[in-house]
Amino acid sequence: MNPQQKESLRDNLKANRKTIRVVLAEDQGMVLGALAALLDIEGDISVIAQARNGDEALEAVLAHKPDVFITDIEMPHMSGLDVAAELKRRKTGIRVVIVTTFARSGYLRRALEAGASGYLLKDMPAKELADAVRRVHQGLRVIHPELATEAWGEMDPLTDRERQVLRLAGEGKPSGDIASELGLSDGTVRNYLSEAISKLGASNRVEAARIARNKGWL
Amino acid sequence: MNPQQKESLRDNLKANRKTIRVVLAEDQGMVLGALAALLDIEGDISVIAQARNGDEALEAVLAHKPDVFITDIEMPHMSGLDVAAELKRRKTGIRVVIVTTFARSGYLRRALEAGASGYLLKDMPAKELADAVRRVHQGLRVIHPELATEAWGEMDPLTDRERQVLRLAGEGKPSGDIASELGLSDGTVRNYLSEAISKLGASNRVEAARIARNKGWL
DNA sequence: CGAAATGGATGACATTTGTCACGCCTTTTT
DNA sequence: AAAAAGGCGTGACAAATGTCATCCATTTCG
Repeated sequence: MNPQQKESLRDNLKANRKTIRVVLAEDQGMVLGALAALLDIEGDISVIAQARNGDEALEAVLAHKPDVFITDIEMPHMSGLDVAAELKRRKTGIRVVIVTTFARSGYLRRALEAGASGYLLKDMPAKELADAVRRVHQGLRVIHPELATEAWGEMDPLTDRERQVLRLAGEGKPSGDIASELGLSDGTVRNYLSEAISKLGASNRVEAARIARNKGWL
Repeated sequence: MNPQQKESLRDNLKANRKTIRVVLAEDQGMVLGALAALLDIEGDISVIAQARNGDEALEAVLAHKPDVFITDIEMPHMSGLDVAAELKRRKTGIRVVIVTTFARSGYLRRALEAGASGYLLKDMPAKELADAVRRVHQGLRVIHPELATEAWGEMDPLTDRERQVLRLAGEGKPSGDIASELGLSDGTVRNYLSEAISKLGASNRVEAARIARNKGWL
């Protein structure tokens, strides 16, 4: 039995309940504070640290060793997925719950690959968050129902090059610029775009970029 | 003295404080619930109804006549700005606070035109929300500092047609499709796009759409 | 090793875009 | 009423884009 479990046990003796220690990361200050308030209402959950970007989050998690780490995906500098991956690499055993706006199968796949135990959408009723945290803390896995089905749906058909090129094209850069930015020739860029367009069933670069973005393939 | 003021007065006698009655609208269930939790912690603020889209919100506001109506902008069917405009049209006198992710001057301008008393970004520390609500309730105006400066900065240079055309072009539709969708000729569509591109200082339709979106001109 | 896949480049060609200079009606303004 | 401005269309042309077939090096793999 490890120290953490022992600690849980002690708390159980006192209050017949373990307090779940949580670190929370989310870049929008107001949402961060609000979620913390929401969780702190629950008697058995305690938010012991908050972070507004990936770096802070990683630091806080390593410093506090919480039971559960809840994080948004899109944050400055290091995404929540990156932090999750890093925690997996370090074998910290800390459970990770992703909470995000985006129902993109690509994100879910990456989250699971990074060892996340939960993937929830901000669409979900607020009440269910605490339950999800409890379930994850017990070692269960919680995936937002809407995604659980489709989940492993389709795989990203794009190659690295196609992804890079499509990303830039989606920002309105003309082929020539993209070419020099990536050290390729103009024709090659157009070839990759053509490939991507047909793979995605789009009819031009912009539509292709939109589709890819929506699937989380960027 | 109206009944509402009388009620406030009674509360004042009890707790030396008036309770500010709030209706909250936000499409992401989790954020909605979390914000409600955050506000309910404050002794002098009470969330009396929640809504997840513009229609529900309007209905709830008209039914409950709260002191302050807090709303996100981007919601299904009717945006927060639309609801604010409707409340102004009906001269309800209910104070409106916009809370959004987007620091777009166009949104701010539209919000003020719709009679909003507050425009806050979700970036803001959560603690300040309650204060903002109190200040707005007292009749003050609260604009997120970052925006207050730039605020009336630039005006939307686009005509209605240019806006429509640009919106569709930004989704990747080719000129021909846009033309038939709007009942225009192909050449005319390209003319509008050309105009928009030069007005916005862009170098193609995609970039133009990006710029317009960022300014909130869509 | 030889064969096949991979990443990149060319060249050619049809389409789509972006730009301009006009022309034609309605509204507005004066 | 004449003039100016707005909304829409045409035609023409250069530039950018999308598609293909083909070619050349590396890797990778049976």
